[in-house]
Amino acid sequence: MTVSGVKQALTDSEILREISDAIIEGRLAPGEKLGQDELGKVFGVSKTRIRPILHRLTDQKIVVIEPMRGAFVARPSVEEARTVNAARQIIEEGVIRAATRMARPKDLKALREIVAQEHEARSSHMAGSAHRLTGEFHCELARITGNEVVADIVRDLVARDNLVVALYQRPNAAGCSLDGHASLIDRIADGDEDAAAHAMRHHLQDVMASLDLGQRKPPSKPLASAFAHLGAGPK
Amino acid sequence: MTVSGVKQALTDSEILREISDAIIEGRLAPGEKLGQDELGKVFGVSKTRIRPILHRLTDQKIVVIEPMRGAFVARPSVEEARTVNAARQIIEEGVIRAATRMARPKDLKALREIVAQEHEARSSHMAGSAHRLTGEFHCELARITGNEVVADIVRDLVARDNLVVALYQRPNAAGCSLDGHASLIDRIADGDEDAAAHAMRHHLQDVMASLDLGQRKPPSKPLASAFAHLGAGPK
DNA sequence: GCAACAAAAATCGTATACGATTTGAAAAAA
DNA sequence: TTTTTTCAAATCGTATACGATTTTTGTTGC
Repeated sequence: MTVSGVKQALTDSEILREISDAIIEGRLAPGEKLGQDELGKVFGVSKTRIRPILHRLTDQKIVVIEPMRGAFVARPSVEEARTVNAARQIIEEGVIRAATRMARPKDLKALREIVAQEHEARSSHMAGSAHRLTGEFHCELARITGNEVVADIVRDLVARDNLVVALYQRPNAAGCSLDGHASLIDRIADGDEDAAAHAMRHHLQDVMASLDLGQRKPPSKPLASAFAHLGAGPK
Repeated sequence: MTVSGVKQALTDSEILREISDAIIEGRLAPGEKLGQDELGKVFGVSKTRIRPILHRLTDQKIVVIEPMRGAFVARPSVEEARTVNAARQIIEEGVIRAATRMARPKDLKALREIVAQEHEARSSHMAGSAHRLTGEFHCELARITGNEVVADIVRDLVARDNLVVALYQRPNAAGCSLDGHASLIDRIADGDEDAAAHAMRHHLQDVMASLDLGQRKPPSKPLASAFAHLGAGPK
């Protein structure tokens, strides 16, 4: 019963995605340190391959590198939070308009399925899942356009916004955006492009308003348990 | 009179931008080989620092890496060309709507200035400049939103589209999109958001239609002269 | 007991080194 | 002459090594 686990040579992109997913899903908290040697051991490679990957994540703005100090999961400032949200209002207006024009019954079904899962996650008090699913809804919306480039852009924006939410959400986070998503689906089903666009803008504004931008949570400490599912033994 | 030139330690991001600009401005043609050692010599660093930068450009889709063969300036397929153009229609619809809502007189002036420069470049038969300015118009439009995230996204899309144009433009490239930009400005000046959005979609469709997707130009050969302005002497 | 300083440990950033793979050319066969 | 085969040169991908900087620890003084 040797450790085995990942061992069979992950590609750079796979490692990138692994770290990226860990951040998006909240298994790596904002501010957490991403040591090169440490990550290298986790994935069974040398830090020579980790470094470039960290820089790539820096381009996606979900990791920051402080010279001679190392890489950390990004902790977006209030200003950045506002900018990203504003960007989403601009970009996703185009997305929901296109989606409204192209949506087919099975697309609406997929969206409603996600909302249902969101409800389930909320009622089960699984904050992590609810978090992830909220973003997934917007990604699925982008997928309706059938355009991979658009889907990737939305995914990046959602990832950054997830960090914002992780940092600034109010302790007693009420189910803020649930009805928001449901009514978005209704507008799309109506085929009313203008109404859908309007609803999207307000939905994103609502999400922003539900945050407490006054104080961001302090950086936390531990790493490593975030990759438990990989089965890589430490040391 | 030693070589001097760049010598004073460029940062990774500066090198990245240098290569990126060279590609966008057409000094590096699609398909051109980007050797690691070669680029390292150009910038006076080891290939250890070049490699990650090439991977970052890969994420931007303006460079492709073929395993064990090296990095090349991307040569987007017809399918990718269509996808990027469709993405621009979706994204830039949101952008021009936001820009129309926010545009101030000085913004319109900046846009008209770019169109004027485009005319000048065309009449001077400076194809390269005209090319760059066409993209610059859309970037300036994005800048009107005052949102850096949006501006970066549009810049990336424009960069990819520039490669598409470089590959598929017709030999006798007529001034296709000149009036397109002028009428976009008029719609913005009117404050008619829907008309502006409609004009943008058709403008991008026109650009696409002006291409000859039947045959893409073959890969060309030489490198190195693209970075002459840096003053780095080759060996 | 706490603050300040000094030394040691850990970590980062880059260059160099080396095995693996591909490319190109030279030589041999048809 | 053309094709195939073989071998050398060039290039890529990764690990290791080493100087530079930061962080931590341990000690001293107050």
